Amino acid sequence: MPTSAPSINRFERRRAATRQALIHAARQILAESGDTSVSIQTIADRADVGFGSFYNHFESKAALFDEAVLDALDEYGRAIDERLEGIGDPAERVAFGVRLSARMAETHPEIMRILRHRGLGHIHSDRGLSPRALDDLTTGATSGRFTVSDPEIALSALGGSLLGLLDLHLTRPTGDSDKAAAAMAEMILRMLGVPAHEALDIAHRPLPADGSGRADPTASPRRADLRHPS
Amino acid sequence: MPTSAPSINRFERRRAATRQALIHAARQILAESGDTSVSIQTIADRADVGFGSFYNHFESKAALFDEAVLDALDEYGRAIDERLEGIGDPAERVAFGVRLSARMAETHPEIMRILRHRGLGHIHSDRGLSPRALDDLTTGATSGRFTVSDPEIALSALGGSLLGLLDLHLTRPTGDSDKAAAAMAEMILRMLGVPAHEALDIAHRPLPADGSGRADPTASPRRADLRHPS
DNA sequence: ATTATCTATAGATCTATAGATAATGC
DNA sequence: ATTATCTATAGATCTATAGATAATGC
Repeated sequence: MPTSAPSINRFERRRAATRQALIHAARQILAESGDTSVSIQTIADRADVGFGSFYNHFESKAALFDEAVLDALDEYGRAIDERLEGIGDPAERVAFGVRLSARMAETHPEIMRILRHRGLGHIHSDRGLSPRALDDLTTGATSGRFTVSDPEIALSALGGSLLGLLDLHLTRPTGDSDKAAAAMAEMILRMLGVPAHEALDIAHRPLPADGSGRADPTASPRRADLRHPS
Repeated sequence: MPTSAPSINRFERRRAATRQALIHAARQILAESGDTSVSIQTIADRADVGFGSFYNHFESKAALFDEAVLDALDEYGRAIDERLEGIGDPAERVAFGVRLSARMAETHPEIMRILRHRGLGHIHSDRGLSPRALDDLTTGATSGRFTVSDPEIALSALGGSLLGLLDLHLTRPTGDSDKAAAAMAEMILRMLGVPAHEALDIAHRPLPADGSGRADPTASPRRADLRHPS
């Protein structure tokens, strides 16, 4: 699973694999307990990597965990991009983004549990859902679709609300999570100035299907342009 | 500054003082870096308390930091209670609560910086703003002031939005924070189903003054009943 | 007499590095 | 020849406790 450019030679691939193994172990730990006080030895064992190798890749434990969060955010962003491809209406994009994120608590539990522990510091990040949502909020504010004075403030509310919903869902084994997500999406649309009846409608539209026959979202852009409404 | 019942005798008072010194030091650390990997020795030094005394009061570092967060939440809750005393309209209470919380980033920086690091796990807590907000949301939903299907979900959005605003304010030295808080309050009211024009009005009403000539909020309840609207 | 505090320390980690080993590039 | 990995370990913490000291209760 190459994150960016495939490595030139076997050396670099092996190096990248070690690095990824460490990040993967860190992600597991972040998702499970969120307790970053585990020893580097424990992390290396979990990654099935020699202890000393750690320092070939990261300066400190904190640096690894920070990288691991970014790694999860990037995967999150790619997953959302894939699903929202070809959807133009900012209101629909925001509502789907919220509901798809709630779904990901089941389909991508590791990512969402990491956000539960570490998400608060990344609401205004340039990784993950935030930059995409900020785009939609800005577009919507400009076009008049949304009534929003400052997209950054709207992003604070959107991102925070989503984390709150996630916390609710992950800590209390409560009722129907799809229903809860739709209710949240509806509230967020109203917050953004979408008329109440329309917010209700949009928040209950069928979610877009997983758009890919294949699993690599970076390799196949523009696939869904056919579905573009205009 | 006794948190609950004043201690019976000097022994208990001294014991309570040591405990409070440790909590106070932990609160400082949580507010400054949020890095809980500091040694117990460092914490004890900061509290000006003998190292061994730590174990008279807490089982572990994590237990102390958890207590410190609760301590800050309680102070937060008391501060908000004091300011909202006598205000009956749930919409007004919610809007004021949001704006007052934003103000507290200046007036009570320690509390709000702690929330910035640790708030996400306490959106549905029974300490701090959350239980008060949940009351208002439930009252408003029942009376028809709000259009909200599930108060817990509304609380997720309210609490999360507030943390998002706090993060925005504390990490980016951005523009007018009162203005931002009013914009956030307005959005939240719309989210709760308050008509847009009314949300705008309520979110810009003058904040209630600090109601106390004296500083002990626990000792003087019901002071502001005079201002009760009805 | 009782209880909390403090100082000192044993034992258990934990980090960072040095040096040996293994794999690949050229 | 080069580079990353691994093993082993020195030195630096760090935690938890034992025992001495100080303060208060009765």
